[in-house]
Amino acid sequence: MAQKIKLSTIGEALGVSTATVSLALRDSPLVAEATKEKIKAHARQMGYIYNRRAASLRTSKSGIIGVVVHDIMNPFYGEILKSIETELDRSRHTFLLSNHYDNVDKQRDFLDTLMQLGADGVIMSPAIGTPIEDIDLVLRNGLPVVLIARSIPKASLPVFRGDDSFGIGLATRHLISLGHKRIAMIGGTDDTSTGRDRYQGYLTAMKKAELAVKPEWRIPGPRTKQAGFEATGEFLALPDKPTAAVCWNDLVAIGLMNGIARAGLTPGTDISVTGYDDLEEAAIATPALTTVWNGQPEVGRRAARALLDRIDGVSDQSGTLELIRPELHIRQSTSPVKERA
Amino acid sequence: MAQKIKLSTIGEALGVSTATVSLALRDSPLVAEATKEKIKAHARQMGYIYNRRAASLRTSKSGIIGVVVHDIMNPFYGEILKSIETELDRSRHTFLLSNHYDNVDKQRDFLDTLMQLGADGVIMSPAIGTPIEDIDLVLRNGLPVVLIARSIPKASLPVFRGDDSFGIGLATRHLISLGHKRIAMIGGTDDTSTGRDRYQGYLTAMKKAELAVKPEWRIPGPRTKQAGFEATGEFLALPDKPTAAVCWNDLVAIGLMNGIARAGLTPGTDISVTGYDDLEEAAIATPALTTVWNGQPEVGRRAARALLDRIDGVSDQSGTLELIRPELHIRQSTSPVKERA
DNA sequence: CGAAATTTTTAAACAGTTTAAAATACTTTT
DNA sequence: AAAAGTATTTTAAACTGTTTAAAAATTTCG
Repeated sequence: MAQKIKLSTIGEALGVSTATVSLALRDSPLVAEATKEKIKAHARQMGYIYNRRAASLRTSKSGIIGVVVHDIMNPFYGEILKSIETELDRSRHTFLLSNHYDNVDKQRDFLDTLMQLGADGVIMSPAIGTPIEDIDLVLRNGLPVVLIARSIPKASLPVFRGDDSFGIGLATRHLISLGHKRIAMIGGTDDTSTGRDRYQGYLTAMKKAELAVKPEWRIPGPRTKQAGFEATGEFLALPDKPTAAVCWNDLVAIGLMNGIARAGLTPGTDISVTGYDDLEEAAIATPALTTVWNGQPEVGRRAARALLDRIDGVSDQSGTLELIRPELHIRQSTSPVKERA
Repeated sequence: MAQKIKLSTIGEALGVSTATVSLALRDSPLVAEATKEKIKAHARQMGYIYNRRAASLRTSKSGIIGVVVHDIMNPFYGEILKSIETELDRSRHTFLLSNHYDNVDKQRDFLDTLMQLGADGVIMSPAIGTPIEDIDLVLRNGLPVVLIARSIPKASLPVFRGDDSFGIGLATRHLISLGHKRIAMIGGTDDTSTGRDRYQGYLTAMKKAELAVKPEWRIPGPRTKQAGFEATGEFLALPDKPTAAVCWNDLVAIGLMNGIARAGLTPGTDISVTGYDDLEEAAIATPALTTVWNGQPEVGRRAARALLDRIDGVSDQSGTLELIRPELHIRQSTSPVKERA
């Protein structure tokens, strides 16, 4: 490259001070219209590129927002990310993305990088077991933090997520209303608030309907298609074989349906399956998946807005929990129970 | 937050100059061992955070690497991204990610942001129709660029991608060897090099086997499950109904298989289907998908390494094309043709 | 002409890194 | 034991590009 064009390069070329150039390029009313025009034209023509690091050294605003999730390849987070992206684009912020894969150290490294870069704020779905000190350090360095999808115990932060126990209740009651009495719950673990909430929601719905629940009916596990697929064996071998399965999420449900089909049964007819999240994929699965919409676009949009408000000092750092209300979307993976009761 | 800890804060507390502190924290041999220890301990204890923007202003190295792809929610890119992430983590670089959704303006905005932030380099799968000037501007600003998955006509840049026409040939010949004579090609468009290469590869394989190809057998379209699903109607209504379909990628293939199943036919038995990429998902689809492994981890790893080499000045900016050799993975979605010929 | 308003410039941050030079310590040599 | 020479440690000043408050210069207007 040729030599770098900076404010002073332009200033010298035009015989004005760098301050004037800086002001002009940012459209300050302090500079005469004619001067502005001349400066802007010259800057464009010389191929000037604004140096954000120099500016942010002075202003301590970097325009960078960090986003940390478990895994961007998980479409649930992908859909949230998409709405965050839309919202941040609008306000000309750039986002730095990282997966933590539920590794607290990796997450801490990334938070550290954000602080070093002088990020303006963080949106995160915290790794399982995130110590409160890690978050406190970030807050003490002046970065507002908002959480999505998961809460951190004892932390007083804004959280945006779906109402899990209500949502899983919708799915469970739907199966009950179709006459199912033996319903399993596949996937998820108890080490996140979401995990506990969903299991509780399922238990509550079963109890309300006065249905017995066997502990073996819960097959915990990761939240992936692979895991759902692999759980099939255990599920089909269950004593008092359940006629339906409430799955942790759509991925697990789709994996389970694939497994069921592979075993020669027909998912949706022989065994009813519900998902959770309502990913775009749910509608085109075979059979189309009955699932609970978990408000991904809402979560992303509102979390981004909340963070921007906090960055602008419009709002404070208090710990509000905003639960998005899930909706049941009934499709073909659930049907009335087959067996003669 | 309390007041910011900077090098001079530490220096004052210990009665040494900031230069010494800077040197000590970077483990320079110019500082006595004992002094180093004392300084490091103090820095840790005071909660010092390295200010990368201040440093990079002087050193013009930011540690940021930009990555631009079509859509991170597409698992094909997701898998590449994962291996890029692994490779960059190793060298303590942070990556800034962006989707361009094949929108040249959005891509240009992002490249502009990267230059403003003083990024060290860019890995990109360029948007369709990327003008060469957009890339030249980046190069002139001193950022090395390497491409993945797609080439840019006339640009002399390093490119890492699979050998498309060879790969699609593997799939097509496999179907031919199973006795299929009427083979359709679903998905993809002619506006990318990949699109053209794959279609050509299919045509070449058919021609070599002396099989006729009807132009209607090609159903172009987006590269998503949704698109594959929606193409089913047109595919099943084709004159001289093909007995097999070579799909643009796994997503299209899975969508098509879902569509076929929805229409009451059995994919893999009634109609053979091949995918492309060999996503993790391909193995657990129903039926398990015969597909062409496209070397995602290799592409990501080598692109990242090449970029880092260029950043370090080890290697130059010349335009090498590195084709990763695809492999055919045979599973249950393909079987011998059913009809009596 | 002088006051007020408008426009431009100056100079000091911002928080680090770099490097030549100064200061100090340690060996040798006589 | 002092002087000279060498090696180690530390310092001071320059440098990165932009912003901004305050000062200075210029123009406008009554």
